[in-house]
Amino acid sequence: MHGSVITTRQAAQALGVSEASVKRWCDQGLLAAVRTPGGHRRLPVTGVVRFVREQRLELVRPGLLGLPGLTARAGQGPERLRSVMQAALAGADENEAGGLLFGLYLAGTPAAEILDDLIAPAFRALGDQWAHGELAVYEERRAVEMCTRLLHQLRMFLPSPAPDAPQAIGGTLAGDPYSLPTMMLELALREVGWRAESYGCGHPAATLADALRNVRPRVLWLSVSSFESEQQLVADCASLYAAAQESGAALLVGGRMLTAELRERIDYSAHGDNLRHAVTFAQALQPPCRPAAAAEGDQ
Amino acid sequence: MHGSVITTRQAAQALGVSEASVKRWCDQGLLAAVRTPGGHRRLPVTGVVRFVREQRLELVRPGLLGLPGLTARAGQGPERLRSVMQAALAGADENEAGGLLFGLYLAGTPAAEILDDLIAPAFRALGDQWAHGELAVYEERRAVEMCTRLLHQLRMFLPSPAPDAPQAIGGTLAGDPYSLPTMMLELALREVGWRAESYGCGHPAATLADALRNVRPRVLWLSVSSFESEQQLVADCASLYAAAQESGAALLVGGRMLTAELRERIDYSAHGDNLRHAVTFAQALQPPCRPAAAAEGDQ
DNA sequence: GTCGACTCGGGTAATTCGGGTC
DNA sequence: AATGTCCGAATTACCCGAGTCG
Repeated sequence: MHGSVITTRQAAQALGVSEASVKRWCDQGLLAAVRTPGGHRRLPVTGVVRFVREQRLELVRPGLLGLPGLTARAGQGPERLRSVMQAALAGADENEAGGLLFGLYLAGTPAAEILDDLIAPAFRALGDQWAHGELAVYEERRAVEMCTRLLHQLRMFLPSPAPDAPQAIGGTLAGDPYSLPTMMLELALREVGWRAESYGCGHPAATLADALRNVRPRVLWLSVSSFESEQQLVADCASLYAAAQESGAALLVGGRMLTAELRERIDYSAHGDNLRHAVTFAQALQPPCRPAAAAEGDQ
Repeated sequence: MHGSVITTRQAAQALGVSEASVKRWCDQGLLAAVRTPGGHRRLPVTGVVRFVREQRLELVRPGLLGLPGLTARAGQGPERLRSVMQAALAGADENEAGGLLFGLYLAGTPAAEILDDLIAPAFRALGDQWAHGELAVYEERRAVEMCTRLLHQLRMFLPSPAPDAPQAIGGTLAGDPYSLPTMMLELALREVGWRAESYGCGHPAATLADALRNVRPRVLWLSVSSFESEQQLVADCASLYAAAQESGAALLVGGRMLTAELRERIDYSAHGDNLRHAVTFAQALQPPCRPAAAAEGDQ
């Protein structure tokens, strides 16, 4: 998979069509392509992936694009998909998990939806398994590592945010080592054109206030999957809400530990039960700012 | 300053074409090139950039061919490279950092060497900056996130381990949230053909013992970048060493918190001051087992 | 000066181009 | 209207012994 550009033949084989079709689609501007000095077309894989999503085509041989073998799961219900993903994560089957994830993404499912309805529930189920002594800690950690890799791969397929897109930053507070939720929010916001950047885990509130002052994002998000002291959490949110107000940012909070009664004691601009809610809020806050540059290439 | 010049191979990999094409384009005058006394072509980076713009070619590794890396590596010493990387990490300049990282990798530098001599020192320097109040916590966390993405990208470039390659697993113990070192060891071992898998951070010793029994790796590594109780660490290592013995695995320990006097109190099969040491030990333990599958498109 | 890794050149095989047609 | 196939010409990729680089 070295290299992000492929030839017309590779693209044709990946898509399961003739080279002539690929060439025509390129010439019609449907498929992004660059030319070698000798006139041969070279297609960035990111462009091919976008094309597949937009046109609802099927990837016959995803391996040619550096993607895991996709398992076509057209008819399966979400419940079934979740349990397949759960099994793949628990069993460290990266191909299966990746095939499922990218299969859905290529089929046109919004990333936020995949994360909300597939990944998050799968990890909740793993948590339940652990609570019942059916899953070892190392298995859960291993699943997290694997999922992190897959989400980073997914991130590379999302269009790069426009330089003038609204910015959002966020992470977790000290005592909360759960990196997946904040990474997932980053992906969900980037998908809709935000310049979103997760700053990772374990931030003292004061440093996020510094970040607000220095980076001046439009939104600061806080993912709360665990905390050491309820009191500390409430205090941190209060100070961050104040800092956000001062710098003209919105404070977006969410996470499985933010129970209703806890939220009553917390200041925030908005709360998101899931990624869809969070994305909706961000969209409302800022005019669409649609698509983000067509720009190929990752970074 | 003899400026930034690259070889035909570097240019070919950056452009995603064969070396033959680069040579041909040079001979056609499309690509600027100078000759060494012996007749080898050397391409100024500026010329490659101009060529890319004129021909509308796309860089395979955008940031990768982004050049700061290639420029930097031309004449500069390792000290200078480290400070460039440090600045890129602190300033959240992913293109710059990626260009440096992949530029060196494409130039043939072993991953273990890049990680030992570039990444690790850069983070040590960031740690010093933080200690002197010159770097905010959020900047350090942001750098870690960025570096994690880049290392995952690098991981995809490494050949997939052969299914029958010796296996190694590892991670950090509870109280140690530093994920980069263990991820780096994973990369270093994979580079030399091991089926290495980092299980991430925060493992109770008992779960790693479970992993030893269930996964039965040839090596278990422990990365120690911080700990809560020295006593606990010593006890954990003792129990893990025993478990490793029992399952026929070697216990490999390392990390910046493993001082000499601490090591005296710890049982282990080998200690690695850096990745090179760790790799050397693994290689000694197990016959080369070189190749690793080519892993391209399947079927 | 030795040595491994890289590059040179040139020839050959494999692809891709564009256009026309089915 | 859209796709797949066929064609000669042009472009790119692969190969390999000799020489160069570091």
